[in-house]
Amino acid sequence: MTAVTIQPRPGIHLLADECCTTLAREPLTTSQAAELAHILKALADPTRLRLISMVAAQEGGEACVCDLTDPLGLTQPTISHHLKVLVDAGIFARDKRGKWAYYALVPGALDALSAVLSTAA
Amino acid sequence: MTAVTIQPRPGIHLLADECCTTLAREPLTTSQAAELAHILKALADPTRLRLISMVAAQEGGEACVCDLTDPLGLTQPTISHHLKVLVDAGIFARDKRGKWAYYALVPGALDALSAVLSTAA
DNA sequence: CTCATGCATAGATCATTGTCGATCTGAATA
DNA sequence: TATTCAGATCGACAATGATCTATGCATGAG
Repeated sequence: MTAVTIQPRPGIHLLADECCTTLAREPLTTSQAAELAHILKALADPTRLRLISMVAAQEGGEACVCDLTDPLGLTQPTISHHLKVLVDAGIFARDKRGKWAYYALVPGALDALSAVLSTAA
Repeated sequence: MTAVTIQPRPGIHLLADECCTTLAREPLTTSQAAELAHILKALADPTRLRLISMVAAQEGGEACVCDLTDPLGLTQPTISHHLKVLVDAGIFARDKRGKWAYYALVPGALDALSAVLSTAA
């Protein structure tokens, strides 16, 4: 690890620091590749993809853990684990209100990733 | 496994079968999530991301294994393994000419993925 | 034909990760 | 305060995966 900057959330870091990097334009540096891989790893799981699509399709664009556990047929700790991975990657935001924790897409996060993958100029 | 269609390459399958599916629009089915996760898993590795960017940035958009081994500091079998993962995911195409095997991006593969991730209508 | 070269495959090893049951924390309610 | 409920964290376990060494399989050169 060399000369680390302040670094807010990991996902935001990608969006800020490498917003203009496209995968198919120039060779990625080691750290660029590591950051991108971190975000993609968070997406590269069937359960987490379904979580994202379910939350995004929800009224108001947010859902609590209890809404997500039953439809996926997994235990509550497992769902909580996946949600944490998505939050750590900067894809989901967590908002605790009362007894419930609501998760929602971070605006622009998926679109930023989409732009990185695009080969269009 | 139910009623399997002809199914060419896995990556192409995603592009054809689910080209109009966007992650953030409606809940993904189990099999849609599994297919998308398969492609994303192939991308979610620093070495493979660098391979993609290196091949794409190469003159002619293709490179042989020998061009890719040294810059990444990994052994030849490891590079071959990563390239195979990318081919199986429909991201890379392999073209063997003489003693060399040339790898290149499948046209449209990354852009299709980019479209799936985009939240734009 | 024989040998060298470029690459793929096989098998082994070690780290990562998806999942669970059990437990802890914090908020609302009685 | 005691209880209940939503959710997070912990520890364990099995499965996956990234990497290596060793080997196999073609292709081209001599």
